[in-house]
Amino acid sequence: MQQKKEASSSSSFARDAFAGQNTSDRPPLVGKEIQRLRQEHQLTLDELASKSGVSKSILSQIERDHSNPTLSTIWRISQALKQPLVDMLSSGEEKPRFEHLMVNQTPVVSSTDGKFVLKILGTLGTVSTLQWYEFKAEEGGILESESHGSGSLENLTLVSGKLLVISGTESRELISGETLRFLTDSPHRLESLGPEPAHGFMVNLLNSNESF
Amino acid sequence: MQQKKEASSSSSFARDAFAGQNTSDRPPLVGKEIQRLRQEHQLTLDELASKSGVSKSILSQIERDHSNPTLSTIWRISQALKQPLVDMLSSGEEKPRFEHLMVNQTPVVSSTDGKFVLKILGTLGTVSTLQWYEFKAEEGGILESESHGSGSLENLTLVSGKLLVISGTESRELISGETLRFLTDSPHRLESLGPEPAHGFMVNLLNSNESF
DNA sequence: AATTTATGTTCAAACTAATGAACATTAGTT
DNA sequence: AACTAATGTTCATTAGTTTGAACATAAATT
Repeated sequence: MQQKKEASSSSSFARDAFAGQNTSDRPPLVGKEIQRLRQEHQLTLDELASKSGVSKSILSQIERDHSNPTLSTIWRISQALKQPLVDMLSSGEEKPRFEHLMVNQTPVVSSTDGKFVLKILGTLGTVSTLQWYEFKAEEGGILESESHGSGSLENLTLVSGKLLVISGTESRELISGETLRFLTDSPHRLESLGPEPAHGFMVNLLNSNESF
Repeated sequence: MQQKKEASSSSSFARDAFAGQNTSDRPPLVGKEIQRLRQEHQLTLDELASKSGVSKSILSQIERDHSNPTLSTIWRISQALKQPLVDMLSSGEEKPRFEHLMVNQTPVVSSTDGKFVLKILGTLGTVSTLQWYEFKAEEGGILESESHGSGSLENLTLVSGKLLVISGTESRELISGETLRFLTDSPHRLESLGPEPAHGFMVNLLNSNESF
């Protein structure tokens, strides 16, 4: 009659603890990933235990997914393996390799007169620290923006056309192929000078605390 | 004499449990982030408790960082808040902070046959956490890339032409106006299918720990 | 003001993750 | 084969997370 305690604990973990209401989706099983990393580093359980400060017995159980580790435990393991914690966790989850946005799914913002069209291509960061756009503006098209907050930076690249950029009291004229970076901690304005439509690409960093 | 148990448990957690050997770096404190998300969703502790299946008492303690949650607990919370688990954890960690902006005069990289041209519009971060490009490729032009490291993300927007994207074992075909995001933690390849030249923008996030 | 309602905190108990020691198992040596 | 060393698993105990109920607090209603 061996492994009485662990056996019951194990099954109760695997079934009950995880079968809350997410029967289809489950918390990531980090066991195999941790074991892979440990072996990749050529460490024994004893060595990883002393490196991480986590006892080898629980390491053994975690690797076999017989335990439901604590945040601080996973953290200490990830530190010892020099692996970002998030990587270790996300490896268990199956992540979609591709996200394909069709033409009509790309969100579009346009000026009231419709002459300046901004296509939001992507956003990054929980509080939107980074955004990038494609823009097209026919002659006279104008985009007015409020301040994006102190330390915010806008990066414009013009593929074709002519563009007037006004930020605060200063202004610049951009021609095809040029790139302009400027602070957007005050209201600013883009205006297509024509005659051919302005077309370009824009990367915005919000509150980047960046200087240039 | 109130909160006898929690007080002792709390202090033992804050001091002992976390002060193993990582005195400088600590496991992410997810409390504030979870609370922020919960309030953003306008949920009470009771509501989040029933949604997530996690008792409100432990939710309360986790939000105040008086408890060291279990992986399955964080998971259930992240599910209820529709927040990718990794995002929730990485928010506690020091965010990829933009530190330095390299001023460059749009250097150009092109494939050996010259059919695929990449214009580097900008780079940001000490270890290049962010780069953005414009690319042009005539029919048959190919760009081969090694892995950019785990957690790296490539964001492609095609302005014109047709582009074949291969990452790992998967592949997608992009047509004009479409956007594709994909992981670049393995070698990947872009190929212009023609007949008209492919033209587009690309934003690369290295080790962004971002999921979508 | 007293009552009710809503929300968050604390309590005592049940449960489980974590620990260190003992045990099992395998591989290598004499 | 027996012995040893190395590695991983299980045991008994401790420490700490989780739970549901009771409590506290504040806001709304009568």
